[in-house]
Amino acid sequence: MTIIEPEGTPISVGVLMLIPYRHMEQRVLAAVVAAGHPITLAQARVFQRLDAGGSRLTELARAAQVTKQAAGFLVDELERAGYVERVADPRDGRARLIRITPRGREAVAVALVEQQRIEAEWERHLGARRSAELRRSLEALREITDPWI
Amino acid sequence: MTIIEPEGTPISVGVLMLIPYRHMEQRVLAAVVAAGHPITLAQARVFQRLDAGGSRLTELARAAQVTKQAAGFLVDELERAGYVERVADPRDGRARLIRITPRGREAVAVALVEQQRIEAEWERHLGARRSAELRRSLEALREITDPWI
DNA sequence: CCAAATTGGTCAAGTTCTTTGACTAGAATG
DNA sequence: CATTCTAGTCAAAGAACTTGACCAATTTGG
Repeated sequence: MTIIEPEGTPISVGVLMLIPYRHMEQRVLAAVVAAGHPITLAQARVFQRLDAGGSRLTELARAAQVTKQAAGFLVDELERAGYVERVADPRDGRARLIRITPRGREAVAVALVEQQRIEAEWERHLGARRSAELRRSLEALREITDPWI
Repeated sequence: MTIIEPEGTPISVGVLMLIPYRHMEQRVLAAVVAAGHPITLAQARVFQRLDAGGSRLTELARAAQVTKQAAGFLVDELERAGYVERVADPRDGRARLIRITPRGREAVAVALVEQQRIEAEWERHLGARRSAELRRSLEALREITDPWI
């Protein structure tokens, strides 16, 4: 939400971030689907927030900014399709860790290739110096905007 | 979609953009709602893409990356709530321009204040030089990622 | 140590959002 | 003009997401 600008007000930095994000999201998802992994956008948005060592549902829900019920629903679907599995969390009897399966990692590999292709395009457009600076600035911004950290 | 990183791969620039965007989106929406404008996130996402001079539904749908039916549904709701109106497009008998009403502009004003507050926080965190550079880089990226332009 | 409060997760039901498909009316093309 | 394209709507179904109630395991504090 950044709403329309009254004549002359520049477009918000927020929307300026959303535009490339959406572009990447769509292309990466299209590549994954084309590679034979018919996942949906909503599933992908949860999936992309999974930690390599396994994530708890509550964590995941907070990171993806949805309720735990919504996250649970999407994880159920991903589990049924074989992309993730739930294993008991040894540290907490209530919790279960959601982990990426080998099939899930295949999808990740495809996503990563497309993602790197896009980042390379961006780097060509911005130049190496500005690209690196962009990443650093975004990482710095994450410190004050990521509820997950 | 950027998917989890296999050990050591840095988090994607895409997700790094999404994190601050979501933060801003939520705070701005919360401010607008608190000011007595009970709009939803989906409505806001369409609303924020409205052009000050009026937008066509098809344009809006493309900018917000949803079908024109979805955009139409949300515009219907915003219209019923008095935030936008549809007027005939003098240039095209098929089209109608979606315009922000005075009530809509009240909501915009509230949003703008909160948005500027957040951007000021970001600028404090990054410093003036890096903030300006961040905006410039994102604007440059828009050139190759915005389907709207 | 145990009662109370908190946290992780599920079940159920309903709402909101979004899509696919089919269609009408006006505009552009040739 | 006839054809093709574009703007938008209607209808129906499906996907995504929420609120509310609940259970079991963990943590807290007396």
